[in-house]
Order: sequence, then C-alpha cells, then structure tokens
Amino acid sequence: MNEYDALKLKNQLCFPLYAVSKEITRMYKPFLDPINLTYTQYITMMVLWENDGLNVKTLGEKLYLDSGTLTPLLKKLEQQGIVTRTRHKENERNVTINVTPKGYALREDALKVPEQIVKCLHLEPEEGAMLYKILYKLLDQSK
Amino acid sequence: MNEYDALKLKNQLCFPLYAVSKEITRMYKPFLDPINLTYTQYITMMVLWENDGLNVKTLGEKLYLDSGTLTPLLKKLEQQGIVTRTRHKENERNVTINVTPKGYALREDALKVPEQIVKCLHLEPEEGAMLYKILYKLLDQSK
DNA sequence: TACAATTAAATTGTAAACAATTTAATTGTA
DNA sequence: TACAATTAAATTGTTTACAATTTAATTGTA
Repeated sequence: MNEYDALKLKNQLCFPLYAVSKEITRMYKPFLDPINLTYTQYITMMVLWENDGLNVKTLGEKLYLDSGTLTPLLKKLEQQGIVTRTRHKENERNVTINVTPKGYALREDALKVPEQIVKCLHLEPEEGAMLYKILYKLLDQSK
Repeated sequence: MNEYDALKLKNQLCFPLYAVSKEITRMYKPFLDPINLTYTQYITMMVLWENDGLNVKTLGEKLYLDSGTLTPLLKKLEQQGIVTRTRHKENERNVTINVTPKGYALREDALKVPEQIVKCLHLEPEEGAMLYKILYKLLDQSK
C-alpha cells in the first residue's frame, strides 16, 4: 500500500513469534508455580532429567542459553536441593550438573504439566506438526 | 517409549518457539544497533509510527506488554528524543505517546531493517505464510 | 453529593537474557 | 619447559518481562 508497509507490525513474522512465545511461557506459570519452577528452570530440568551429569556448556548448547543465564539459574536450583554443581576433577574448568533424589522426585510431579498445557493449546494435530517442523528448520539455521 | 516421554525437550512445541523467538531477536541486534534501538523498542516504534498518539494501555494491548515493561522503555525512548510522553488533559490517568520529528526521521533509517532480516531467514514462502497463520491462531486464543 | 469501585500508570521486586569482560584451568607450540 | 592461545564458568552491566502493589484520577451509585 504505502512506502512504510515493510515496517508494519502485521507484516512481521518475528512479532507473532515473540508474542506467542511470551504468552505460552505465561500460560505455564500456574502449572509450574505449584512445583516451584519457572519456565526456564523447567526446560533446564527437562534436559537434566534426560541427561544427568551435563556440564554448563553442553546444557547451554541444548537450551540455546549461555553461562550468564545458566549460572545464576543453576545456583537457584542448587539452593532448592534439586541439582548439585561440582567442578570436574579431570578438567576443573567444567562444572558438572547432577540431579539429586529430590530432583528426580520433582520429575514425578512435573509429569502432569505437559498434559495440562496440551489442553490449553487449541491446534489441529497437523498444525502442531507443521509448526514444529518449521520452527526446527529455523532453529537449525542458527547453528 | 518410556513413561517420561512427555517431559522430553524434543516432544515440546513450546521449546522451539521459545528458542527461535530468542534467536530471531538476537539476529536483529546487528541491524538495530546502528539505529540505537533494542528489539522491543523497535516493535514499539513500529506501532507508534503507524499510530501516533496512543496511550500506554492501548500500546500494551497491541504489543502484549504491560506498563511495567512499557513505562521504563518509553522513558528511554523519550530520553533519546524519539517520543514524548504527556498526561492527557481530558483524562489525566492516560499518558499519550507521540513520535517526534526525530522519531519520524528514524523511521527512514529503520526501513532497511526488514529487508536485511528477510535475507537471513531461509523459509519457503508457503512455510512463512503457514507459520504466520498458525502463530496468529495461537495469539488470538490468548485474548 | 459522598464514597466505593474501577481504571491507567507507575513502582517494586524477582528472574531472565545476553554482550562483554574476567578468572582460572588447560592445551598447543616455539 | 615456558608461555601464548584457547576454553569453561563466572561476573558485570543493561534491558526485558511480569506479578503484585501503589498512586492518582475518574466513574458509578447509594
């Protein structure tokens, strides 16, 4: 229509991505509050539950987060008694993160979270699959 | 496969959404740095360029942001001389945001940002259109 | 008209998020 | 072996982001 069309919010792909991401994070809050995790702590625990004993760097690669975000977050999880942080003996530059028994107990409580979220997202299965595929295509590009 | 499958990162739709959103925001940085805007400031200016004279509440509805985020952000834009913030005479609860001439001059510089971003995102046109459609479907649900 | 309820911004407090720098350990090489 | 280069975490500083609360203005109603 006019010369500034490229700068209209409705013509951006980044904006609905940004807004939906925030809204979904907010949607998790009432389900994560009872188990005392924030959204970022929750996805961090997901990776650790699957992969105990990762170091900060590898954890960051999987989550697309750096040590500036992870170090304080992991210290909070440590304070809660959910993980331990120990310098690796062989290479003291690495810090190994381990899930404690309390951390594994939390996994049981967390099991009900995904099903509650699915109920809130009203997408056709094909739409969900398509969204997933396109997002990972984009994510793979930034590696 | 096993009882904890629902808690695997690869089985979440939220995670690639969250990660892609962050990566794209990061991708904007080198293009926004020269015009002295952060990503959030940039999309805020997009709305204001299109719609001068909005109040904080309406701006927040369009951007899915609250006054806790917008107030300090708008103060920074005011300090840069890009917008003005004035209490509305008729209803002093409202603060009206106006774009200054300097703010409109910035719009000219911002024009080149979208084309630079498009070059970085390697998506088929149909994929982009599909992504856009699904994201707005989700966004409309959270209203 | 009084005053309760509502509303819009701002404020407070906490947790991300990340760029840039620093620290300490390890590795590579002259 | 010395020491430069690299690497992994941690730290510093700035900006978001949002829940919860506060402040001040307006609106509704008894």
